[in-house]
Amino acid sequence: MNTTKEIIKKAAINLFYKKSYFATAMSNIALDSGIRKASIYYHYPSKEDILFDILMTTMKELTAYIEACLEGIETIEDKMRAVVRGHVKFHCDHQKEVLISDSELRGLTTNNYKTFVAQRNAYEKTFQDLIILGMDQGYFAPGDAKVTSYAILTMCTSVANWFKDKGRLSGNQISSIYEELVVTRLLKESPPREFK
Amino acid sequence: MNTTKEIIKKAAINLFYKKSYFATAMSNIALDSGIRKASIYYHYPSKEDILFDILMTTMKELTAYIEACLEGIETIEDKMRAVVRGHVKFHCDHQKEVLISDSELRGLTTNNYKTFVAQRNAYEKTFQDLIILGMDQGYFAPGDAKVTSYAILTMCTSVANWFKDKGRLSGNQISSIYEELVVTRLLKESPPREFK
DNA sequence: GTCTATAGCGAGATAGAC
DNA sequence: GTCTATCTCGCTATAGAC
Repeated sequence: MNTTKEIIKKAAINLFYKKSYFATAMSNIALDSGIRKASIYYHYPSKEDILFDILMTTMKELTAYIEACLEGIETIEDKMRAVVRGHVKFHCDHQKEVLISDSELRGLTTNNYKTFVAQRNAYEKTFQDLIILGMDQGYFAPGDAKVTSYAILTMCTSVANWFKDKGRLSGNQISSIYEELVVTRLLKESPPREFK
Repeated sequence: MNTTKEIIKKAAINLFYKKSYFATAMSNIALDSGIRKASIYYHYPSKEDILFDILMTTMKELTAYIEACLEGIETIEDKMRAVVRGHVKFHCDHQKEVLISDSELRGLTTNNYKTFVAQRNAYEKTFQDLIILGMDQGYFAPGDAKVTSYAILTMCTSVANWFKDKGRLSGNQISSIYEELVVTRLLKESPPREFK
């Protein structure tokens, strides 16, 4: 799509990422969109609505993407591998949007904040449930399931903080490394070996 | 200390944490400090200088704290355990400050930004060097040292995102869990066991 | 060292022509 | 659907009295 609304949204994503939401002015977004700032209000009722649109779209795309990754997968371990791979890949592919989703929630008023957080909690439950189930049923090593799931989720999300688009490793390569770190090492660990 | 400057700084930490740097007005800081906004300028030349003071103090305290944690520790594995414990504990004890340090760097002008990032890079090198050295010398399982160190550092830093001061687990308990997750599982892993 | 008062600016949003 | 013009507000920072 190349509608004006899409152009505005793209410009806002770039600016919110680079300058932060509050430091970005409607005039900045307008300039980068090639229109005047008053014209933005034909497409969005307010600045907050642009942010909310970005946040909700991103979270819904992420949810849909992970559901697609889980399609047809049977075992708990393979499901865990699929969600880690998918989560990391998405965070490489949509770096700017997910960083905004992580750091600009304070720009939302109460109702919008609640709506977004509900969506995010539902998404994160997929991870937590898999880890809890895997531990309960003995597929993963025992441990504090809550803390382990926070550790895994934050570690995978933070890839967006250091990933570089044209860096040494591609998103797919990083996803593979994380899949191994999380599933083989963090979750299925054996008693430690002496390496030296 | 209870000087006016300290009171201003504390108020700013709370507000930058709750509302973000750009959404916080000097009048907000003044109100919470019990003075008028003009009086702030006697103690700080600008709003950015308050932010810079918070960021640099936090990073220097963190560096000093981790150095103290390493005092007298001999082996690479024990050093790794010490820095993970220390890093996580500090991020529980200074939750607001470290979250500001993570998300408000865009409020800094170029020179201040460079100064802060140099300090942060020096700190992070302690982690990276330990992991690289441990892998090279065979104390830890082989792997991509760069990615592994990013994974560990971001995972430990993100504790500040979910830690709750009066929650189920104390900062010390979480530090212990992370020490195990990072060193025993992530770094010293054996070939995976079949749990079921 | 803190105050009142205000300068100077740019923000988000709206009105109404085209 | 985009424009120019403008309203209204609140911001950072300063001047100068006490």
